[in-house]
Amino acid sequence: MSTKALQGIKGNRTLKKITVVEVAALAGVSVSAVSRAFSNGSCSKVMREKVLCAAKELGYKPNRLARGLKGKSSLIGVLVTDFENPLYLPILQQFSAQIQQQNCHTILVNACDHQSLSEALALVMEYHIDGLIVTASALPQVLVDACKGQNIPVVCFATNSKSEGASAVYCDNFANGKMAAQHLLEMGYTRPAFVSGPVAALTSLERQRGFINTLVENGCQDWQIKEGGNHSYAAGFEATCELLAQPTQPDSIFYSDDIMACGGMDAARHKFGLNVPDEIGIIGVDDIALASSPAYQLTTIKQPFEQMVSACVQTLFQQISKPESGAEQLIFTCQLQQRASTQKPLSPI
Amino acid sequence: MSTKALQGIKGNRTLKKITVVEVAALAGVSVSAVSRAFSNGSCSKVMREKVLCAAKELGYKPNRLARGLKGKSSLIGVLVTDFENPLYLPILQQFSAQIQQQNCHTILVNACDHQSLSEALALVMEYHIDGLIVTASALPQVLVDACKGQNIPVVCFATNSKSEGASAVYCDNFANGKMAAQHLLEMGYTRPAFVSGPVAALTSLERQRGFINTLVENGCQDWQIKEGGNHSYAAGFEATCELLAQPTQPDSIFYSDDIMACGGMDAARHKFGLNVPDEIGIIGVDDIALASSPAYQLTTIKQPFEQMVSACVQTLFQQISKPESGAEQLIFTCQLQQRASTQKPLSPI
DNA sequence: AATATAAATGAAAACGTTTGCAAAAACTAA
DNA sequence: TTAGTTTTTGCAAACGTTTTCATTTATATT
Repeated sequence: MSTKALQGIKGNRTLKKITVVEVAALAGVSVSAVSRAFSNGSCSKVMREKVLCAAKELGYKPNRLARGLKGKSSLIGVLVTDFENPLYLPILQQFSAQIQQQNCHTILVNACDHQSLSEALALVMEYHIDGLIVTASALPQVLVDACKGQNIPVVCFATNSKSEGASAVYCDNFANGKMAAQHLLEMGYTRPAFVSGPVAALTSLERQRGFINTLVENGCQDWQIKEGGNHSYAAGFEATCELLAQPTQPDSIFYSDDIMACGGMDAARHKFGLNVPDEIGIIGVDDIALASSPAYQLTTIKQPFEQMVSACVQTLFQQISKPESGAEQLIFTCQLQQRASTQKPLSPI
Repeated sequence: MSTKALQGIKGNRTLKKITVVEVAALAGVSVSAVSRAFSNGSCSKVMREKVLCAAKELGYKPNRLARGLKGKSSLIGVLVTDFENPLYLPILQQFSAQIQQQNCHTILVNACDHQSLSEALALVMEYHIDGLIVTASALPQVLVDACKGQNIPVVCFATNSKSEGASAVYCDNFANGKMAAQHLLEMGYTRPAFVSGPVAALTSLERQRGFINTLVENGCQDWQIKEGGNHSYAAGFEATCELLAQPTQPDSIFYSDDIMACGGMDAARHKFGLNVPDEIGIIGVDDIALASSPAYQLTTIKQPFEQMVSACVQTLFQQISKPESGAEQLIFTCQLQQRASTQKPLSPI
């Protein structure tokens, strides 16, 4: 390896920046040729070889900022509003991994704080991102329109909100609620409760609708609903304390997600001394890592997150490469993952 | 609000892009004036007023890509290698929030997979990031040098590795190991074990060194060490099973971090039917959310992550604005957070 | 009031790419 | 071999900022 290349790597402070023109000079070709050799461009075999060789020699790396000025920025915004739920760590991992696999990078947008969604979005759009993924929340129509205006495709992840013009990848949460209700009834529970997530969360509302509908359909009248606040351990714990402190204690609880269910199970066990599943059945949604741990053994409705993330990224890049292709709705179905937290004995205590 | 502004927001497809020149035209000033009004530039009160007004009218937002071509990109790389530990979700949240507070954005770099650190770093450097934060792993010296060569300041987060030229924010992990040993001995445990993290993790090694040193100093000879593999629930569970299956069962275990300790506690309780803390004491490091839940009640050594993240971001931006200021080592001290998992009764069973 | 200094402004040259256009070179088909 | 076609190549103009430098305008000093 030449001295120059080493300088390129070692980064001599006084070194002139290596750009297309340096590469072009060394290779004895034009700058456009260098550009074409590095991007999609059509050029001869031998030309590409010459350019790549010179580039390697000099340690040249294209400047994505400059590239983004004309074409695509290779930046994908991933907007997250909910950092409470541990679930989002593996999801972020998968998103970033798959985005990198497409030779792009992830701008992580934190919209959980004071900054409203709209502010956060406006700021990240200053980078001229190629696409946007929105997790854990719905995107108001006006913001979807703003993205459309800049030709930025949007995919909502795991949200039931159907924004006009935005793609979405999510589960049939009505069916999930239904599944939870059927399972609890089958297990012999008779006084189920639902603990919701944030009131604004459509996913939670759909689950609630499916759950209650199915209970009513099956003649069960002894149900109740508790607003959980947000999708967090603490919220689940708190809501459960309030539920169980009432005279009309439920004999089973369906939580809008696993992390709440874990909080709820801890409340039932450790604050009220209840036996799970004999005295109270617990069921969640998601199948987070903790759900399968011996401490919880939580029955849950497993969302196929790996596939959902893949579908999300795939749809996004599809729309980036073919802007004329319309928004898609991809709906996944979930499966019941039965564990010990709902194994009620047939003869009630 | 004018029609033009509405178009800007609604994003009429045929709309000409709004740039400095459009703003300059409307305000009746030069493009340089617009630039100065928007960035640091010196300009008169009335000028700034005129420009900002015109910009608002047109819905102008500066293009950060173009800006980055000359000056700073406003992009900060946050490199993560360990997505297994739930701890990193709140940490990512804090990093992204604080970076956004500095009017910059986070490029999340996933380096946990096939992609080596070096590949991942090379790729993200194509965006000409203003600075780099490395979490959950040490950065090899050659990569630090590469960053230095591009004048990109680097701060390592929560790693004991002392790279020449990179700043670092971490805890005194030797002291942490010492603290854990002292606590276990004080609680009357006599046969402690240490479950390590990845063999390459200096944090883990330091904790081990402090732990074993202190045991030896205090005359305890009956200790053992188990390699845990990586910092995950499953690794903690597995390592504990192997430890407890031996004839020489420890009576207490110090885990290199909380998520392993949780896995270990579940193994001890549910696979070996041991009572915590009577038959086995458990202590971790970090104080993750789960540690304080009733299910675990884990004694742990709490790392002041909020302050550490703040210090990290502050140091980074300090070096970005003053490149001549040298690398800093900020070492934090931790505190023991005692909970039920180490409350051994004075009279042993 | 005239000069010296400071502040505000504009013109134009970067920054590092991509891309339309036209010229050149390489093939194909007669 | 010649004309027609396709592929490859280079020139130069974007892309949207910032920044240097020179010029103008305002402020302070005698």
